[in-house]
Parts: sequence; C-alpha cells; structure tokens
Amino acid sequence: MKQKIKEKLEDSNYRMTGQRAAILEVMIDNQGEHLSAEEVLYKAREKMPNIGIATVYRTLDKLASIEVLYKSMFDEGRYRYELCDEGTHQHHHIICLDCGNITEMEDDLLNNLEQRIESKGFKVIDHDLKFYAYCPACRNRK
Amino acid sequence: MKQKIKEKLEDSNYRMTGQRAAILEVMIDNQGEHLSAEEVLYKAREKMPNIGIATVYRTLDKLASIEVLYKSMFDEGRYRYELCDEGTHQHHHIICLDCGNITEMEDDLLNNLEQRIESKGFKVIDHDLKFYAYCPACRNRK
DNA sequence: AATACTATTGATAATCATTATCATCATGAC
DNA sequence: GTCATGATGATAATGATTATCAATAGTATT
Ligand SMILES: [Mn+2]
Ligand SMILES: [Mn+2]
Ligand SMILES: [Zn+2]
Ligand SMILES: [Zn+2]
Repeated sequence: MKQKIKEKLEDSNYRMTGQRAAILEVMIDNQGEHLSAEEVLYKAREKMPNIGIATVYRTLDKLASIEVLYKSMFDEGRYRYELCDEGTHQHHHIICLDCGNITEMEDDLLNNLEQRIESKGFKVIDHDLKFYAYCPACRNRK
Repeated sequence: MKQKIKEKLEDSNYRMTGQRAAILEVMIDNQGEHLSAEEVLYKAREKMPNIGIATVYRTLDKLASIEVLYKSMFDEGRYRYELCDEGTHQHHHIICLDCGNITEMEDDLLNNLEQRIESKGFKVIDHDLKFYAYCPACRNRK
C-alpha cells in the first residue's frame, strides 16, 4: 500500500519523505477514522517529534489531490481526512446530531441519479452525501 | 410569506425588526440564489445603510434555525444561505468544478436510502447531497 | 565530488470568515 | 414611567487555513 502511494507521489514529481511517510502511517493506522489536521499532527509527532503543522496541511492536501485521502467537512468548520476507498466512489456518512458520531454506509443508488445528471450534459466527477440523524445509541439513551 | 415567517419568529420570542425584515426581503428577492453573509450585507444595506455584519450573521443563523433559510457550504470555506423549499426536504446541488455555478435538482430517490438507514435504528432528520461535475457550458467551451 | 536545481520543511506572520463582548438602544409588559 | 429583555453595531477575539521565507535535503548534471 505504501509502495503504491509512493509511486503515485513520484508520478507527480513529489518525494516520499520521512514526514510524508509518518503522516501516511497515521492515516493507515487510523483507517476508518476521520481525522482533523490537528489530530494528525499530534499522532504524527509520536513518530517524528519536530514535524510542523504546515507540513501536515501541505501533505494532507497533496495526498487528497492524488486521491489517496478524502477530505470532507462535517459542519464543524474544519476539514477531516480519511483514507480513500479502493473502488471508485466514496461511501456516505450518517452524522448523529446528538453525539456527533459518524457512521459509514455503502451504496450505489446514486448511479441512477448521476446518469440522469449526465443525460443533461454534465460530466459528474464526484459526489458527497451526508445524512443528519439521531443514532440508535442516542435514541436509546432518551 | 413574510407574515408566516413573522409568526415563526414570534413563536420563539423573537421580534420582527427592521433589520430582520430587510434581510428577509433580500432573501426573498433573491430566491434561487445562494448568498454569502457578506453578499447579504451589501444587499441589505441598500435598504438599511447602517446595518452591521454581526446582525446579518445573527439573523441568518436565526432564520436557519427556524427553517426559513437553508445554510450550506460549497467547499469554499464560507457558508451560503437560501430560502427553504416549501415541502419537507431540500433539493440537491450540482457544483461545476470549473466555473463554480450551482445547478439545482429535485429528486426523491433518497427516500429509499433513508428507509434503509431508519431500519437500522436511526432517526433521519435531514440530508445533504452534492454532485461535483463539469457543467454543459464549461464542457462546450473546451 | 562539486555544482546547480528543485522540492521540502518548520517557524511564523497573515488572512479571513465567524463569534464573542459590551455598551447602547428599542420594545413590550406591568 | 419603570423594568426586563431582546436587538443592534462597533470592535476585538478566535481559530482554521495559507502564505512567506530562510534553511535543508535530494536529485540530476557536469
Ligand atoms: Mn468515512
Ligand atoms: Mn439551492
Ligand atoms: Zn449519537
Ligand atoms: Zn461550469
């Protein structure tokens, strides 16, 4: 996995440096989590104490631009990053309005919608679907 | 329309002030647009020259909280506001990756998905679906 | 191996949308 | 009118992200 990403980086004339490897490891170790830049910074500092926040932002955005990471915002004014799914499209998210927990969801129903959009002359590249809900745990607690 | 909203406000012990009326008029005059707080400020100042940016933010958020406005972010680091649809759910958005234009789209395919989510114990309140695409105009221009 | 070139880094300053603060004003209830 | 409370505008503060810049590291060229 790291090897494949290294090649992806080098295809764009980027180098696999120690800092980038550390950040990548953090993202792989936390697969399934949605980490903010600050959270990545702290975890990366366990491997590389002097890494700076600017490098974290730069690396996360670079990795997102080559589709290694997915960058999204869950309505809290800061971006979060996670490893991309292997296939083409990204999963959807269910965000609990009470505890903030994020549940993931696979689905391909959107293909229909995308075809309808493309039939109107668009070229669809990506989509982003979020559900706002109360999660089972929070509903029970009430 | 303004009357109904005034009642909604007063139900929450809020007053319909001149500033709030001005902001509401701006949103009604620009139905279908997705305005930033700053854009609302400038348009509102045509009606009320001394209105301040803090009041705009306060009012927009208040109106969003009572579901008169819909607040969303189209990946540019700032929120935009628009009048809510009359029915229950909000339409979807297609954002052009080139010119940034926003196209709207009606659909109820998501009901299936929501039912699937609710069958797992969630209570779905809202959703947010965006497509990132190249619009017909931009595709032709190339 | 020395040089040249370019990518990368960390510290720090700058940016910019949004929020908080606070003194003042307006309104409605009594 | 008095009182309580909501509303406003100016301004400061916040906080995430970006820009700047001097220093370093890696790669290609000679
Ligand atoms: Mn996810
Ligand atoms: Mn819209
Ligand atoms: Zn929950
Ligand atoms: Zn376009």
